Amino acid sequence: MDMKNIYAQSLYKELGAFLSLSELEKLIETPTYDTHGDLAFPCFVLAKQFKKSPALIASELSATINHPLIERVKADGPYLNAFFNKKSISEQVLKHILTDQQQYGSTHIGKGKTMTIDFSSPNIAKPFSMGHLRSTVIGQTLSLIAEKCGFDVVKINHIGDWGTQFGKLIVAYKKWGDKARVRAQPIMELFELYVRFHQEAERHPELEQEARDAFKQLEDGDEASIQLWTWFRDASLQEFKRIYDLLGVSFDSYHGEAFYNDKMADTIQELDNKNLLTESDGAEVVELTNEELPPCLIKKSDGATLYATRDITAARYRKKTYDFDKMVYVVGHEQRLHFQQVFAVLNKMGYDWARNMVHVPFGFILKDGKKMSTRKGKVVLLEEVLKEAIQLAKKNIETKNPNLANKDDVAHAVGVGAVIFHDLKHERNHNIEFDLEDMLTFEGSTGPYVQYTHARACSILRKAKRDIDIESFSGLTDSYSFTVIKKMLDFPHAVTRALKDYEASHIAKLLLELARAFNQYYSQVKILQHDSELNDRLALVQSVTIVLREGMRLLGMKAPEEM
RNA sequence: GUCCCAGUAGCUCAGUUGGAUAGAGCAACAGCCUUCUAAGCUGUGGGCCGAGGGUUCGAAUCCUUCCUGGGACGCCA
Repeated sequence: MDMKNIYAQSLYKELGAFLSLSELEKLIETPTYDTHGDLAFPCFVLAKQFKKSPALIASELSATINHPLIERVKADGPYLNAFFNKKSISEQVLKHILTDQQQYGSTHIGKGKTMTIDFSSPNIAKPFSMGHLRSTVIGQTLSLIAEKCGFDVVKINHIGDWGTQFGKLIVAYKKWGDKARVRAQPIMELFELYVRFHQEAERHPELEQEARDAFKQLEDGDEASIQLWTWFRDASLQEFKRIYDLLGVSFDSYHGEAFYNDKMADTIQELDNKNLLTESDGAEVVELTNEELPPCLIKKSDGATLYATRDITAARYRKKTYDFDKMVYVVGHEQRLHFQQVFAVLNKMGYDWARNMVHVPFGFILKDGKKMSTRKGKVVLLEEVLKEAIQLAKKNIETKNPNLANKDDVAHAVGVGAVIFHDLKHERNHNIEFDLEDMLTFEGSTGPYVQYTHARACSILRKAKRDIDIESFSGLTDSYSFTVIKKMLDFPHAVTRALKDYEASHIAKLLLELARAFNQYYSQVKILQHDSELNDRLALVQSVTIVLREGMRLLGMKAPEEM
């Protein structure tokens, strides 16, 4: 039920000669204040054509609108305000949600289409920092949203398991490494070696060249180097798996950069065949002057490949393997230029599917207003933050609800939910200042607040001890319940907007608004009392649990029934 | 230097496609649990929407210049 569309159609009957249906729909807005009704149509644009004041137009139009779902319209200055019929709309919305259940808000936009989503993509031998959290949770939620909209989704973890950094690591390990210590604590130990490399390289710049040589050796298939690389890779993946389990994230493919090692020669050959390669300072590049971009570096002067080479190769492989209709990269916005170049090169190669590739950037998690630097060892470990959040949730349960069953499961859901929601409620392109205290807050606009609201609603349903009769709604008419109804009515729109903008915060914000509306309703209206509207009120409560649960599911959160 | 992103309450942030009186949360203060989970609700205070100029009936929103912060800009990823 699209009320904006319904109102637009009513207006269209009168104004069809002057404005199209979609123009009308664009003009209609949601008023800021309840006293202005549920939808408003500003009449300014018609003033010139009609040669009348907007106020007069609004007033004249007010007599012509007639629709069963619109109780009344009222001209208020230049605006024509529509007031919904609470009774029939609430009846329809509740019936709709209780019928569709978790399918509420699903669409077929992506039916028969495949979307590949490249996200998380941590680097081997580096700890999983807060910085990787964003890519991971954003990618996860976009996957779920795309699935809800009908896409076949392929989740790809493009592990950073290749590149000069491995040269650095191999050099560092050979110089200062200790087998037993790496065995015991692979990532931390390797990370320390990595950090030490950069410290030493400041005094001994020749190390950088050693690292490049070591990587070249690795790329050329040197046995000992490969052995080290395999060891580092396996150990790292094992640790990553722990974090993914904590977050409830899974992937369809773990093909990292190294996977494309034997496929890059073909890409370079293809670029050469199409006369796109030029030599520059001993390196091979693709000039992108027409695209107003700096040249894209394909091959270093020592013959080793680069990041871009692997991404171009990966794109070709994925097109061949998955035949995607959309390829999404959830990667930090500092790599914007890189993706512009990669897409431009693919376009130059004559692949028209290059225009179906999209970089979904996101801002950094800043520490004291600055980007956290992996090289200097300044990172906050995600696993520690998650564990701390879970512990805090547990503590809260012990004081607030000590008799709760399965406390650990709930603590896990709430702690992880707090961290995920804290990230996703922010607009993805903005930088976030890292604030542990803020992240571990469970009150106000937080994940636990939404979860708590859901648990409260579930509790009422348990206590009601009766089934809801979908066939006998009479509709609700009070303004508290109607605010809740309207938020639920907006949910499908929030989902499609989230898909269109690759912006999960649309859903997170709607959930907060719905939760707030429901809590206000809860404090004002006694739900469990036996009167003629009980069935409708329970339907409202049930609907709220459905929408909140489904919304949280889309964000990658759990929705405990008690907490 | 060039390009990209951001600047809204003390702090963290909302504010579809330009619309009526710019909203939440946190923090501060004052209330509300013999009644459905107080991780909640209600109220109070708090704002030249970074600055100037422009477009428009109308600008936090669009254009432009400047200021501030962050990022990217060939052999890292």
